Amino acid sequence: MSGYTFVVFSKKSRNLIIEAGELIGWDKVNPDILGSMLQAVASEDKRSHLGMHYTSVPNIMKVINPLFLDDLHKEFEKAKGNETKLNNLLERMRKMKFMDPACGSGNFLIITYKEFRRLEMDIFEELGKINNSTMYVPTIDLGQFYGIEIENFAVDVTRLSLYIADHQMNLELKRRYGDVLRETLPLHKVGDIRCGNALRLDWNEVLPHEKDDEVYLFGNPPYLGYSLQSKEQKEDLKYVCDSILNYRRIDYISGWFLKATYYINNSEAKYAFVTTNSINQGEQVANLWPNLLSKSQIIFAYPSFKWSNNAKNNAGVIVSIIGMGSIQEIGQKTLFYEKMYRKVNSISPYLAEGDNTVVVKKNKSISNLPRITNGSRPVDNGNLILNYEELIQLRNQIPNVDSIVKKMVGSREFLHNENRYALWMDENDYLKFGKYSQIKERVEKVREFRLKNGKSARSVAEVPWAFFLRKEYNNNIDIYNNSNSKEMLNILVPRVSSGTRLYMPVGIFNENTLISDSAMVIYNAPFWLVGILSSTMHMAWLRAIGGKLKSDFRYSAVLVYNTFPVPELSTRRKNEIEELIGNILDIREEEGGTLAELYGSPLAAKNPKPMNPRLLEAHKELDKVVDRAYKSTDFKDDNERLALLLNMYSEMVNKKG
DNA sequence: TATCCGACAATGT
DNA sequence: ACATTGTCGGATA
Repeated sequence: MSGYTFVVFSKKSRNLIIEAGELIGWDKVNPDILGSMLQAVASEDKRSHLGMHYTSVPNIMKVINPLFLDDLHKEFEKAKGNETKLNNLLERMRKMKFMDPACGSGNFLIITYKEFRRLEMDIFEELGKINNSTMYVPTIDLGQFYGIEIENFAVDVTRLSLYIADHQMNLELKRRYGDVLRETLPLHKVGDIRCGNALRLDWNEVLPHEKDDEVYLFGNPPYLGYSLQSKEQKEDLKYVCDSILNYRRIDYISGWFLKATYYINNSEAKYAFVTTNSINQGEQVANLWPNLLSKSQIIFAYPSFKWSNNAKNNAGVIVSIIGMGSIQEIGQKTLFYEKMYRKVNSISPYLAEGDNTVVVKKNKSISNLPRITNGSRPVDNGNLILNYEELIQLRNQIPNVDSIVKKMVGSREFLHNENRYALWMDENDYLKFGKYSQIKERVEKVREFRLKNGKSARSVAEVPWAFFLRKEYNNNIDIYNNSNSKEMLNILVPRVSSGTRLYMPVGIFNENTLISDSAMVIYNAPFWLVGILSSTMHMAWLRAIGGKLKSDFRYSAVLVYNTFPVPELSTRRKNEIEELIGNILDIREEEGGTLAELYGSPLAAKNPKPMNPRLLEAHKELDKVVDRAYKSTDFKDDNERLALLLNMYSEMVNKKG
């Protein structure tokens, strides 16, 4: 292993690479392994981890198969037995060009090169059957392969790996055809593997192309959420986005999508990337996709799946694969899933069947639902929060401490029946209770913590006895269109909850409970709204439109709740819904256990736990009634629900202007 | 190590 | 003033 490392770090010139190759034996080196080994070396080198995630071969195939390989294989099948067609196909392949604008150590380029050489050999074999010749000289050339990479030495690795791949294919050719082979040496020219910042370089200068050229871009560019981007990276995005608003709130990979779309605009070129799935969820969709879809369109996609490769430290990230082509292209598009695929007329930016509709944040519900708000947020480094034991202790030490303590419920407490409490004081309370050292110490720690923090936390450092953000029942009493409702209550919606559930548990609570910012609250709401929020209709919307935390649900007021279309509900239907959601709440109590237990994890990849069957039945009953409010016949699946909701959304938003 | 929520900084309106 | 998101982060089974 150290021998390989030596090769890369110390032999850069062409002659030395050849020497090294002969030394270690070209045919013994697997470029995939070489690549992944060098990745490991790279991550030990602390200069940069960005763009250095090694893409597994199956994932590379998911990119290049639909992008161009499937089509070539199909052409080949059609050309079999026809010399002219076979030669035409070869001619076409020789003209194709490829660029990975974040090539790392060149995995995509290597795999593509090998696939090309193999297909070329298959074509030779077919031609041999027709004209009995065995004199075929391969013409697929390393010069057709281009790349951009920011790490100096990764560029060297890419070049070296391409040479090795070339040599391996020459040996494979020899095995198949005996004497006929192409010599590896002297080395053939590799296309431009450029060292530089892909978001700053002009891609047309690296790989110039004409309108009708068959050029394909692919790769796995780096992902980085906006809050983790460096100043330079933000500047990169600003440079690429130009006049586009909100460049500050998109993932770093968006820069590659934008540049690639500009590159293929008005040409036959296409591109496909492995990407973080967060660019197709939540607020990023509205920030990024209208700009892409005005100049290009999605031609295929693999919606969210878990990233994996054979490296030790698998990145914990959910990815998608998206293929893009020119806006003029007609014909069906393909949505790939784990074990099947679906042909559709168009793919929406949420990576489901649908048009280009993008859901934009709204400050008020488009369906006139009562206002939803985040819970209260401490920013206290845990110092204002008490567990049960700490509360008991304080009760023993401080008289009347309960007057400054509230029961606090967030997502975890709600889903797992846990108990937590918070110190909830105003200035007068602190004047009274600050004389107790137990309280004073906690409050001082809050002050210190906030002072060390960023601007917004510092601004409340001098009121350390209070939560950073206080939300109270009294502040939220509004008059809404709830005159038909029998009952008014407060609804709790967990802000983060497992994506392995069929339904996101929603609950009700009394006004003395403090809701923490890990949950959301609708104060003073009609009971039927609990039913609407618990329905599969709403889940379909949440799944598609909401942001995610890894693969879990992340509820958002402005993006999910305020944009959710609800049709006019008759009093009779509201009553029906209230009866059925009442039934669900009863069953939860009767069956016992926590909500996490009751709802299980039926969609988990490993060890799925079933949902309580009685509860599931009750939810299905509710779904029937809610579904009817939207459509008079049954829905085939969630895709159909989403399509209807998006249509409704567009109509409602347009009508409001 | 797969699962499942938590909390804070940066950023926007 | 207040909401949103993370090649996030930590706890737990």
